[in-house]
Amino acid sequence: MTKQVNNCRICQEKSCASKVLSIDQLDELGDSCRTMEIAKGETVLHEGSLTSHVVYLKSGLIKETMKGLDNKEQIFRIIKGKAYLGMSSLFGDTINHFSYKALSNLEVCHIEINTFKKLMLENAEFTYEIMSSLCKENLHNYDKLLKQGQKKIFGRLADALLYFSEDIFYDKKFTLPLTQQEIANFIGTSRESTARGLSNFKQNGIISIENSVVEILDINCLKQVSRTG
Amino acid sequence: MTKQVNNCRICQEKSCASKVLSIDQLDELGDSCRTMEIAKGETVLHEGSLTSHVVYLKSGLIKETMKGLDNKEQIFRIIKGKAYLGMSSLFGDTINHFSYKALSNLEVCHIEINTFKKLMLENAEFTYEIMSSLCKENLHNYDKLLKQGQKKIFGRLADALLYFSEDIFYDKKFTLPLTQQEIANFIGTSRESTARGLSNFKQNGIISIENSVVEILDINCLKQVSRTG
DNA sequence: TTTGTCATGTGATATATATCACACTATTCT
DNA sequence: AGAATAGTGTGATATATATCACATGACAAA
Repeated sequence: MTKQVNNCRICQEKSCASKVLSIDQLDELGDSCRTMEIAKGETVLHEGSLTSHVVYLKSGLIKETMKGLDNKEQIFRIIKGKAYLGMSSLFGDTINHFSYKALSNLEVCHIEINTFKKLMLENAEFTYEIMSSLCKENLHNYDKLLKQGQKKIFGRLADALLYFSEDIFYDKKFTLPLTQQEIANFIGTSRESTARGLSNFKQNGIISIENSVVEILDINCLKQVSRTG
Repeated sequence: MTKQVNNCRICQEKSCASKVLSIDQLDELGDSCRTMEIAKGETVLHEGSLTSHVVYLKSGLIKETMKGLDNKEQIFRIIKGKAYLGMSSLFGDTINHFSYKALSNLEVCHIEINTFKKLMLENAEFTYEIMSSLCKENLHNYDKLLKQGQKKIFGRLADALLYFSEDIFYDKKFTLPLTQQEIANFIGTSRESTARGLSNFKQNGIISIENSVVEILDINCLKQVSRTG
């Protein structure tokens, strides 16, 4: 875990929001911002901790989780580079409601919360961008709530595969970012049902799967399964 | 449905956000704002319609819904007075993702979207308040997603009753705002299972229920059921 | 290589819940 | 008041899915 001072002016992984900041504001951001590398498997933010700073994910893959009954892990989202973490907790409460765990090696920035809030009060456009991404996150959750409640397992599993392919990797072929147990925790089912579902899709020629590399062979059929529930 | 020009200065049902506006800004808001009454059963905003204005609920009760598979209605929240409707759709997309239907007679304000956005760019504190409420809404959805996935029906039904009592009516005795079919659509189950659950709670002395008036008799037990799942 | 640990595949069984069916009760309408 | 409609209560059955059990496969450490 190495730290270094940040020059946000020349950052290649700027967020949509920080693109609307002035040079001076970017420097201000840089002064209260530290970049660090985090290894796969480590936890970036712990559920229940106080919200002391804003965390920005420059690059890498993270799972957003929460503990439920009997400490069962619920996975809400996969988050990829160029995203702020835990904004809902930050502005809606004083403690972090989620844990963020590294699914790959990461580059993250820690930003002092006061600087961040100051920028928000100074630059309405900046705030507007943050808000817009919060709204998209919110809509995504509503959508998931709908699917979770109304679809059966094969439909939800199809949704998860489409999510990986279309929202995360932009490719019909990808390495599963989660284990089968984690996919189960993501779509709200058991590990065994996930395994059976994947086997079924494979047998029907909808996907190929070799170790953890998946390729979607018949996307129309997969979408059909997603629709049918 | 009667309309009238609005004087936001003297409005008794101001939102938390509009309390931070200046006198001039309140007048500006009032100029582009129309108050109207809406009868129980009517729809305030239709899913799929373009986001053309902001709707503010001054008083009354609303259900926030979305259509799922086979047009099955999913109910996400009950919304009571002093709340903006559909903000996530407004800032996260160009169409309304939800319908809002009146569960009682309502008083609502329609606000021109451009005025609203102008106020947001002018007054960062105003924006901050809006954002804060969006974050709380978001956290609520995460919470619901967790419960939905991990709890069984009796647990979810207990949650719904606690939600009505503690978040909506602030009373252990209340008239159910939804029919049993709607409660089922709210907690993701069937009408029959909802009926059985309520009967069960009644038999065990956890609640009393007369027509649609519920009283929570043993709140600890109800919370226990909620926890156990 | 061997050993251990973790992840996966798949059958058999148990269980929660949906669905079907129908009687009964409120509420609204004329 | 009577009829029509919407909402509710509850048994019997079907079904999806969890759970248990165990075998097999992948991968890391010694």
